[in-house]
Amino acid sequence: MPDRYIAHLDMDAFYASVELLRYPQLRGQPLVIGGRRRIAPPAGQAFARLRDYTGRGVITTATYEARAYGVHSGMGLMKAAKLAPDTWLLPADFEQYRRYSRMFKEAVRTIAPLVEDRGIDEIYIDLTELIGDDGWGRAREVALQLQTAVREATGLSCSLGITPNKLLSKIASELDKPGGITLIAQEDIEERIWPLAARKINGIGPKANAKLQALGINTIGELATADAALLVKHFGKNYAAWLADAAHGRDERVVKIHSEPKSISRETTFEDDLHPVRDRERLSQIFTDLCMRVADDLKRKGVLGKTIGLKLRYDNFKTVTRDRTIEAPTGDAKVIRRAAGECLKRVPLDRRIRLLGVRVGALSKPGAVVAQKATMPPREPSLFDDA
DNA sequence: TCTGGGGTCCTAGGACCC
DNA sequence: TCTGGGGTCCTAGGACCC
Repeated sequence: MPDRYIAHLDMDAFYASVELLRYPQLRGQPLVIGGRRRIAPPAGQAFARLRDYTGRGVITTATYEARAYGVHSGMGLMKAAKLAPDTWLLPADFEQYRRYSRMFKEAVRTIAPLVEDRGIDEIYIDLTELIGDDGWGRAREVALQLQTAVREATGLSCSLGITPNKLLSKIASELDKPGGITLIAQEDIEERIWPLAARKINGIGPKANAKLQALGINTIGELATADAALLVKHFGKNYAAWLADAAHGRDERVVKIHSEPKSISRETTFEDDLHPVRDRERLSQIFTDLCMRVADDLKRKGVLGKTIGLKLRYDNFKTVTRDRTIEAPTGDAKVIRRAAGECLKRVPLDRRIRLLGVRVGALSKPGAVVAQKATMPPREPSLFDDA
């Protein structure tokens, strides 16, 4: 593959920053976004603080001021409240975030059209054509131009990494947050990337990282120089090869401008665990509701699905799934409910339940001919057929 | 007071077909 | 009666990401 210039653009503390546009009086103070419902603030206060929260929500975004207390996204709000009780708390307003998401992506596309969506607050951009032979000086100019466009369109700041591929850019954009621009060329990898923790690689999660640490591998450089056979022994052939490639900054993935959804799901965690028998009515109501919401989503996206899945989490946090593929793709809430109901019969119901979810996969466009054997032309008998 | 909700991708075994 | 080597689809679980 010829040399490329790939950018990763990451919005800074996105949800919280959108809220600060609405509530500028909170700027400069610790703030987290999380939970489903708005918590009534105590008398004389305009906003609730973490200490006012009860429930099972987690932090979706923390401002840099809040992060200074050791709280971070994914942390339970109750736990965060112990670390930073005075931190302001606002519920997530996804509709608003999606609006701002569209706005910043539009602004980027006016400058560089080859954009890959990576969720609500980040994108990859292929800048190879735009930068051409003009080199890293030009890359920095384009990065500044993108930041300006995003700020003018939304009032929000973002960080950028530009490198020869997606893997390195994802790492790079993190290195100078918020508001940073980080450029890394192939020849800078040993100096800039190797000292970083292996966990910084997108695709090395908590489990893989713990295993690496147990092998004495902490940094990306240590991973790059690790014995290949050792990695294969502990991670399998495929993942070991990927680990080695990643550590050397090798990544050929292209920036994908279009993608089709593979599955659509809805799930909910209850305020209190529900008993499969005593709370049967409520569970059934919630179950039906989830099916209706999934059906709505399918309709909105103009797709049908053939594989219906059920997800259930017990009070001990153990999660089970069951799925069932039906004859013909459907978008009908009743059909989904029936199939999911059959899945439910295959699951043990001997503990309290914490979460219930419904998923529809194997998606297709209505009317699209699904490739299947029945539509294949009959073939000539072959010498190689069994008798 | 532990641990949300929406996704993708991979693995592995079994059924079934050629 | 025994022996293969693909391939695809289905299902369950798990790692990981935003």
